[in-house]
Amino acid sequence: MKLEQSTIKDIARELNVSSSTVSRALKDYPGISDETKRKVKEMAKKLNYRPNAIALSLRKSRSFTIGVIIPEVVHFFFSTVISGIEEVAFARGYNVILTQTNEKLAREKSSIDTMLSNQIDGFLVSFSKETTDFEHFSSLLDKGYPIVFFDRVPDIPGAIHVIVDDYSGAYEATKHLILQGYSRIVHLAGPSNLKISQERIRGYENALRDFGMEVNPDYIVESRTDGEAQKITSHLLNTLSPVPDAFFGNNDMAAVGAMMACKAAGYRIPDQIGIVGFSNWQFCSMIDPSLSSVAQPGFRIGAKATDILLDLIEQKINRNEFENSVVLETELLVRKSSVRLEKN
Amino acid sequence: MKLEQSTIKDIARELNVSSSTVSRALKDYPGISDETKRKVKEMAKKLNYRPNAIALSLRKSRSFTIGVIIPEVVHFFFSTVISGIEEVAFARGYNVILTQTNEKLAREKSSIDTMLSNQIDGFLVSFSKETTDFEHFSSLLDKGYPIVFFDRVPDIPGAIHVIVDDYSGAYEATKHLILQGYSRIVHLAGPSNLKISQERIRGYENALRDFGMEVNPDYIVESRTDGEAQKITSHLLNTLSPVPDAFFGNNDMAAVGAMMACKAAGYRIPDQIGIVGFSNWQFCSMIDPSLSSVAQPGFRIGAKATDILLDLIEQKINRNEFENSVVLETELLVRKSSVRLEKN
DNA sequence: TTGTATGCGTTATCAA
DNA sequence: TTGATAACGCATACAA
Repeated sequence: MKLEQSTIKDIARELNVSSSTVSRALKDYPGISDETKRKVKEMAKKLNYRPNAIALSLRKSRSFTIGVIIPEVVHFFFSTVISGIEEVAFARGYNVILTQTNEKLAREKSSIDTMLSNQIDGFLVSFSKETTDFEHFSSLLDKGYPIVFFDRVPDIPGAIHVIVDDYSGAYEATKHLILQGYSRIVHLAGPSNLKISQERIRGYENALRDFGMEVNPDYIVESRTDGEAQKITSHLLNTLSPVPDAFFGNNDMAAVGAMMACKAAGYRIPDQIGIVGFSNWQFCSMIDPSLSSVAQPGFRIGAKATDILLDLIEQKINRNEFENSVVLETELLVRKSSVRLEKN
Repeated sequence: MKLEQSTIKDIARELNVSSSTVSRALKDYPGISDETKRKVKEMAKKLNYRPNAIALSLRKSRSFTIGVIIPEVVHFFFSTVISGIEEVAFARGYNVILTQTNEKLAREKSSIDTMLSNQIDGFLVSFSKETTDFEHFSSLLDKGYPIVFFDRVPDIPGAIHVIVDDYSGAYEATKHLILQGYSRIVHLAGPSNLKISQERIRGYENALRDFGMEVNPDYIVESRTDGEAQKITSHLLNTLSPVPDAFFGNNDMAAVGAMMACKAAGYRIPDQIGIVGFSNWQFCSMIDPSLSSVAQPGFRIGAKATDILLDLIEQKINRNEFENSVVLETELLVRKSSVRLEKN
């Protein structure tokens, strides 16, 4: 089962010219007669010639491939980011190699290894929850590899980030709840080693303070996995006194978990308890009551990060003279889960 | 910004041996002294040597990369399939190049082109909604390219498929609705050029017949886009007489659309109208009432398809002697949207 | 046990 | 206007 792709040599042999002539004719080099160009192109078509990208890569020491490292494809947010990445990469003539870490550091490292072996031209990275040490990234940066981080970004000097404004997203969400008259607002927080979690907590806290409310540490609870939020919420409803009257989730799964727990405990939403999520997953408008959420522009994050990466690769911009953080705005989408008819 | 990767030559120069010796030592060839092996490996580590996969590809005419062509990453089902693909490919030492067609035929073809240029070892394909002619695939098959189709599969002789049992999935869903006492069951069908849609329609129809009910063509309505189902359902509720008392969606988005339309029209679910979806998206258990759905094993589909493809590539199996269809079972997950308390 | 030469497909350099 | 040659990094047939 030899998959015979025809090569420049085949064309050359058919036409009794040298392979360099063929190569030049195919690329419309000056100094090749029109007659030859015509013949070569005709034969190329006839033989169904396709340039061998592998050979080209070897020759040019460039693979025209970028590597994407993300935690999990099945997260709606990441899949929209991938769409953005794919779109731009495709348009600019690059391939995308994808690996997911499943939130494992070991996997993250080995992915980098295989990608390096494959001579990829640059990395697009959102690191795993397990990653707390960034040595494997900073050493790459030191060697000059182009890397753009998105969403989950490390604290390395000189690293380029594309992120959303988590702080203001959380601030707006919390402010909205306050303005709706909720006053005992719980924040179901994300893993504290992620900067995005920290920023969301900060936005939550500052909104409270700006409206003259106290930050109660008992009201900030870390909810690591998807299923956990529900249990945590049930527990809080039973133990906290006074009972919380709002939940702001670090992500939509957490918010939905809280919503289910509240419903199960007999609370009416949004009358008695208000809920806001983060990410604006597809299902937000499909649940009952529909879930208010902070929309993150996943597609745009992917597209922007890729544009920057390719600019770096093609040396259209230089890492040192580049502003190292691009911040995209979030948008609070207010739905039913957080809009009170009668306020307290 | 030269990214100096060290090569076999570098190791050879350092140690004053030939590069072939280094090559052999690194792969533990017999006939190389242990002493040399030791030295070479030591130096390789010291120079942080990493084999150049591109050079290897050129040499072996094998890229150890497979190409995946899917409609859209953001569909939950496809993203679980990707996970399965990724998992197996990674474990067996292959890279995954991904492109989405966004349901466009032109994109599908150009993706194939770039992948061929990149000398990928095989294809994993679920084709676009626009694809009705399969010439671009069958010509590849004729040339001996390994291809495994999944989910959306073409009717080409000899093509290998990994699919779920759409027929029995739809049959079970419909049967379930019937047994719950629903009798005017609408099927929100998928694009009729897709075999999966046809199979689901067939399952729906046969279940009706097996229970002595008539198939009413007005009750089978094609719902192409996600938003459409809601409008269609509203329309049907207003125009069909007698009014339908159940909706079986070709996918979960359609089912949710139907659910929202029913609620908006004042119907109680599941009392008055029962609803079942297809795919078991994450949100099924999060909406209210929770949505019964036919679960498709996306991860297993991806994993299985990849295993077969790699077996083909590595010639562990031969296309001709291979059963050309692997069918994975679906599972009906009964939730609240279709379980009547009092039956008619 | 090790080295030399060749080729995978392409293009840049130099020569004609 | 075209051709010969070398090189990208690696593996292997053949020679020593």
